[in-house]
Amino acid sequence: MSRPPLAREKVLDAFEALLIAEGPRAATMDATARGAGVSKGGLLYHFASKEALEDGLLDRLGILVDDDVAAMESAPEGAVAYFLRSSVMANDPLDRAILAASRLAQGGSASAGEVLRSIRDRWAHALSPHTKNAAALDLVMLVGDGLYFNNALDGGSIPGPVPQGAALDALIALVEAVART
Amino acid sequence: MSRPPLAREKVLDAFEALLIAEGPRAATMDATARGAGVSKGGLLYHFASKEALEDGLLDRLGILVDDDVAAMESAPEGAVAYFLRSSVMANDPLDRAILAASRLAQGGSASAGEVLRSIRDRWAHALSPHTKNAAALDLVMLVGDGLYFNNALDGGSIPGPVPQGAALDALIALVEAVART
DNA sequence: GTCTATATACAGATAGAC
DNA sequence: GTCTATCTGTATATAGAC
Repeated sequence: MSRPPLAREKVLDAFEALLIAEGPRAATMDATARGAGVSKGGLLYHFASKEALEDGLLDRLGILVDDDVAAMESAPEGAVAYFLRSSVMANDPLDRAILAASRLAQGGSASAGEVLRSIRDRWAHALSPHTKNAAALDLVMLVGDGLYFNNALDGGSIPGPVPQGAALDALIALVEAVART
Repeated sequence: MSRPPLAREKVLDAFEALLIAEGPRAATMDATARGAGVSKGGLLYHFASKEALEDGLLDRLGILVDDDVAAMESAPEGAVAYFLRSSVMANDPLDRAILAASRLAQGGSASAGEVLRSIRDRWAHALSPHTKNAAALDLVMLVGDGLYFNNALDGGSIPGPVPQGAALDALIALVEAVART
């Protein structure tokens, strides 16, 4: 329950930023230590191995998802619209954590892949009562996946082919027309 | 125009298989040489660097996409249905090439990301006349992205959350109902 | 708790024999 | 055209001083 040491969080922030900005290959322990302003030895005090560092990031992601699912179920605009809108990169802590985890997953981490899969299941479970049928749920989930996928390819930096503004509104309206309960 | 040496193709096949099955980290030149049944020196005769090896894979992908776009435009079932159906992993050469390129992209290769982006553009351009409007095109493209994204996470091995069989038919019908011209 | 210094392993790439 | 042997850089991880 006691909040984790400040240095620990700074290390995770740096690791996350490196994964997002430069990919899994550049997110070494050395670079992470540099980015966090600690030495390699200092980092290894908090995270004894690369795996422990990755687990730390994934644990933090899990907590953020708890909040997101709760927010989705009580969103005034409806769960489907909330889900799709939050699937486009807003660069908030949750988006960054998911993006970083995606990089880990495609960089080779098996546990990152499992965590992402389980997050998808939790979203699907929460959206299920708000969609007409299985095909409608599939549609909503796949559009959400597509939005995240494109963000992940971009690295969240360059404006990609992801619809924004009015185009995003139109897309959401289209999906809701067929899918929503 | 002369077909490339057999050993060259065998090396690309092995590299592709490694990327798909074990991810970019495991797809080293050493492992690729082993998988292709040649020595490291033999591999380096055909591909002088890791970058050349990756370019070889991406070039082969480009050729497969040429054929796919042509097939999409003349598909009897219509371009939208063809596109969505071919977005679920069939483990054919094109699917494997795209999956391998996705692994490269998320592993850190900038050129793989560019190639994938340009492939997406070509598909969107071909689908444009077959969709009602911009939002409908976005919808179709994003569902396709979502299907590929889930395949990429799975590694194409374990049966993932991607709809198949009757569920896929229902999804396609749903998308066509809103999106098709 | 945080540091420096170092051990170990393996990646990509070169040189040159066959 | 394919091989073995080797160089160089760099990543993870350990040991131990402060």
